[in-house]
Amino acid sequence: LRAESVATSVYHNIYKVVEKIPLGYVATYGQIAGLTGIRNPRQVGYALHALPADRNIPWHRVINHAGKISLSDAEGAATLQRILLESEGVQFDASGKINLNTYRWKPYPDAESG
DNA sequence: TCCATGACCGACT
DNA sequence: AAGTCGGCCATGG
Repeated sequence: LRAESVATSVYHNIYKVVEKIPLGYVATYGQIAGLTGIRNPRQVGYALHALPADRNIPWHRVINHAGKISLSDAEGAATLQRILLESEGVQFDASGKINLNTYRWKPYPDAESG
């Protein structure tokens, strides 16, 4: 296999996990990395960055461990992410942070559907 | 191949 | 609670 194919396969796994984040909840990059068996959470960021627009993946439900949007707002991407989350009922505090104790997705090992 | 960068994280201060 | 630091490793020039 070429390195490209491997990376594509890893990305596919990442997308599979992100797809499971329920509406109204969020997950951190590290959380997704853990669920995918990846060591480097940055890879999750790369995967989402490379995400095709026609894939219907809830990429906006992935935030960093500080509870903040970790995307540059060039092209308004960060603003879009916040709008999408707010439209799903996720609330931000005055400093732009999400309370992870409230909104973090907590999947159970034996409950695939959530 | 070498080097810098990045949608990160955890520990420590 | 907020800032700093070292570690992580795929990607692109």
